[in-house]
Amino acid sequence: MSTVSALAYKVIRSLILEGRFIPGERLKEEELTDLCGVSRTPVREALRRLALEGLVVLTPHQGAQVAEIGEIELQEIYALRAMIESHAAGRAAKRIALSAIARLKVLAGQMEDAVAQAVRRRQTKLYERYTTANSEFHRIIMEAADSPRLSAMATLVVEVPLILRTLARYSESELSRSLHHHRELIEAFEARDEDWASSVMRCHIRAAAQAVVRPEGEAEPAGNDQGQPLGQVG
Amino acid sequence: MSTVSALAYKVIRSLILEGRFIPGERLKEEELTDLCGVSRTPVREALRRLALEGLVVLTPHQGAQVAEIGEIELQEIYALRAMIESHAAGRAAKRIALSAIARLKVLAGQMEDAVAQAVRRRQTKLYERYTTANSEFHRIIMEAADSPRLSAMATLVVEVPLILRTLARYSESELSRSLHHHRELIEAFEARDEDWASSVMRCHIRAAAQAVVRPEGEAEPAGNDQGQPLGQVG
DNA sequence: GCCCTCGGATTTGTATACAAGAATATCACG
DNA sequence: CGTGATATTCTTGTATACAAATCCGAGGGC
Repeated sequence: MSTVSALAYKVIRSLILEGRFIPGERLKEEELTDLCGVSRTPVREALRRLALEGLVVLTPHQGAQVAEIGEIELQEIYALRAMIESHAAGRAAKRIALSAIARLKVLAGQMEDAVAQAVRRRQTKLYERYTTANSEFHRIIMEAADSPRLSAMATLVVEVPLILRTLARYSESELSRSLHHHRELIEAFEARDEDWASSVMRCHIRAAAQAVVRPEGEAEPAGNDQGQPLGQVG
Repeated sequence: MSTVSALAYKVIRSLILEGRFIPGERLKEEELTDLCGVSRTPVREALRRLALEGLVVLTPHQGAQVAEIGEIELQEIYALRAMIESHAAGRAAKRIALSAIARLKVLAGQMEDAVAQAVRRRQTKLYERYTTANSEFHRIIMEAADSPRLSAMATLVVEVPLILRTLARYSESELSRSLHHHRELIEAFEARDEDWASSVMRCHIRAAAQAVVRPEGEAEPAGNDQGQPLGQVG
């Protein structure tokens, strides 16, 4: 879209996802007007859309505020995400192009490299490379599912947790498992086995949920590996 | 909401669902302005919301038109509905109140009566009583699932097919099966068996999909029963 | 006769002005 | 000094005016 409304939407959405506005914070239209450089009308449209997507809640005559998400709500969201993405993986298994599978392999490799480096150097700066590749990985699968409505639902549950800015703390073993999930998923795609693909994706998301929901300081079951903080997970 | 935007939303939505606007028909803002008795601003907000819900599609600088739904798209929608409602049924099994179960029994009975009457009198006017009870049946389950996001997704896939105004043609045996599904669902709830409930609901929706997707004149497998036309099914 | 181009009309997108409701501060009273 | 009613101020909701883009038809060229 080349409309100003779309711009306002992107700007406000970015501000929220980047943490410039914290959950519960009130969003005054005039304030956003300044930040976006547009008038109130497109700002209002953007807010309405963000509300439909669950990033903000808006109450009549009281304006908008960034959505707040509780622990149990987060659980619920991850359950929905497991449902949606596993469904997508199933559809993708029957539809995904070979070129897309090739791309998935590249991305899986990149994530493996990123983890290997981080582990070797004992650094926790895994974020960027991993999450970028991971996001594209999931996006490709969702696109291969070729269902606009499913995609719409996915954004509903993928983006909302991001406003929490909770870095999932993956243990080394959990990271390893995640990487194996990626490879297994690719195998399932190559086998065109939708049930297999769907099942792997479900595991993948449920496992991610564990790493996210687990509170900051809570220790992993055993081992001396410190958690690897990651942005978008799964 | 007591705002005028909400009014415009309801009015336009009703007009579409009642078939006053046919799929593909263009919706001019000024025209809707007259029909709703409000100015363009709330009309535009309503259209944006309806677009997010999938009832209308809007292209920049070209306005809105009622969504068109193809055969394969309808299949896709029913697949999503099966996913969502079965998930809801599973959650509901663990949460639904006994009073709600009691209400489900009443509704199941009403639907059975409606079908019995229609069959006895050989009349096809089953619509009202059945669909009303059926809608409430499904709504109760969705509410029992207690997940606002899931509910939002449900409206996304439940309402859109309605703009087609395709009456599902249920054969007598299919109707009977549907009624049995209702009873089985209730049993699953009483047993608090989420997997059972989820599975039954999935069957229920998939069966409904068959009755809807099947073209107008296509005959049922066997038997001399003429199709029972129903509005909202499943 | 057909197609392309240009101009008017129509329609959507955006800004702004005005109205209505909610939050807050002030002042009077207990 | 605390409490409550009231008034002010601020914010949102709605209407309208203006700008920009698209659509449609007339006219001319090929």
